[in-house]
Amino acid sequence: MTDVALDPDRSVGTLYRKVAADLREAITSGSYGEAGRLPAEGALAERYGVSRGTVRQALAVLRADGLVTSRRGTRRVVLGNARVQSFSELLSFTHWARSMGEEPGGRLESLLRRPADAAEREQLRLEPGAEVYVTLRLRTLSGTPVMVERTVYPSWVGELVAQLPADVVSHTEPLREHGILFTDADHTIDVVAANADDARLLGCRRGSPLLRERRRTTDPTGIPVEWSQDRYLPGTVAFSIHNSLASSALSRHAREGD
Amino acid sequence: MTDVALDPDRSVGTLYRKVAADLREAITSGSYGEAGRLPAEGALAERYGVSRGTVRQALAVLRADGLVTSRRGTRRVVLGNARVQSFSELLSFTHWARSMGEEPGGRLESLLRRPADAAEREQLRLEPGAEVYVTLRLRTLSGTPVMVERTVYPSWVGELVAQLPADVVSHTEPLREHGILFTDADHTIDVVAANADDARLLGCRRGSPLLRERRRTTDPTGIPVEWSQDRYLPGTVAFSIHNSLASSALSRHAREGD
DNA sequence: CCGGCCAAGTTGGCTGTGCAACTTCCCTGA
DNA sequence: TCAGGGAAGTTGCACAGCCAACTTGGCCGG
Repeated sequence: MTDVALDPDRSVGTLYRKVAADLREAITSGSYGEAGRLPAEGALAERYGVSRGTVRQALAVLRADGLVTSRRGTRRVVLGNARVQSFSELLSFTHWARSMGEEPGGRLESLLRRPADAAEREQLRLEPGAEVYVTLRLRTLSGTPVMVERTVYPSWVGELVAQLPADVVSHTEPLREHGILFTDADHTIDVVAANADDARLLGCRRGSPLLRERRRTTDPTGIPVEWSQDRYLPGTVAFSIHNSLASSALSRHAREGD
Repeated sequence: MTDVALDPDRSVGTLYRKVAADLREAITSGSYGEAGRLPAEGALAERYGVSRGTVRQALAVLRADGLVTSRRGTRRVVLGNARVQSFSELLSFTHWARSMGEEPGGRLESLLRRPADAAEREQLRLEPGAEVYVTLRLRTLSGTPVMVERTVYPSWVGELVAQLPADVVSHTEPLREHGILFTDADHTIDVVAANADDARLLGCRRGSPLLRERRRTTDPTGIPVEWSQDRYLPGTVAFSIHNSLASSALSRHAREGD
């Protein structure tokens, strides 16, 4: 059930990804110990029969994932060895659930088409007067409700979504068949109180806290393809991030107006 | 008040950071437009008088921050231009607050020394019988309570923390003077209900929802220096992340036991 | 026994080169 | 008018080499 197309490491071809995948495997299986030192770049280059630059590219992947340190003058050190392998799962609830061995489900509660409001035009970069498709879906893990998903699609995507059967589990996978790819996303995570719909669908009290993830996703060309707001029941999921002074993609910011 | 030592871009010396900083400035100021195309790598190399490899290194920084796309065959495209500049602020509440123009405050509620329990030994990688320092601090923005911070330090760090005055605003800055650096961190974000202490300090009801960030921080060598649990009042902060199929450091995972 | 200096080892940074894969756009031909 | 082919442009990937900055550990001297 692993989806090669969504796994950066194991995808076809390039040398540095193969090296990265092999090193990741070795690290997570404990070959280098809890806080052990990795071989030098030169040694790895010789072992794999590649240039030092290629090894460095592979190690940059592992460093970005928080698996190893990286500082001038000393060998790399294992930071953590108990880590999930693929980190691109944030782009698809379905893919994430399956990679955990859970059975994802989705039930379409409503779907409508209407003119985009100002905020939606801003997020999806649409012209005034453009229309959007708005969906409300209840998502489940192995049958139990976990999350309410409100998604706004630009019309050229929404037209395809509207044709999907109401009980389809994944939206991104059939869209991929039509050449619509979800590759980049900005996420904002905070807490919000459940409204009447949330409470009814998730089976919680109105006003009870939910973990909210707002997400704007773009395709490889940078064109926005969805703007979504997911509300999770507390205790079902947590978000995990690694950051380092040497480059990261996370920030904490004060709440602006919604 | 900008802290050069914590700003990856503007820090001294290297060419690719200067190029990255310059390009970031140009992008966020709108020089390339909303979804505009960047110049080709070769053109940038010539403009800055550096090699193409150096330009690529600079662009990798911007790509990791979610500022531009990056795909084979076509020029890079601006993804978003309304972004805060430094993304390494997650390592220090004080530094983050100041970069927003807010006045951070901190009041030590309690500090004690005791043997580490099993979970703490696991997180801080301590031997059985090792002792830890535990602090409880109320943190404020411009005077208003925002967050309760519970931090566990290994003794070699805690001994220094214990000597700081109770009203010191930043812990990481004086520790840096002693050569203890906070460079890498793993964060986990979820929702939790306020307990009696939280409610008293933050002025909210017991059981009301708080945004929780658990964080394990290591120094450049990979040695854990703190394990902290921060609880934010809703509506005060949100966490923001960018991820891409081309490498990221974020994952969503099911809750395990605490 | 301790402190400091020095050499070896290691990663960071930068350059230059070459080719493959891919996108875009124009032009041609039906 | 539209589909297709092809050329030009651009990024991804890999190789090789060089030096600087930094860490570590051992040796030497006090």
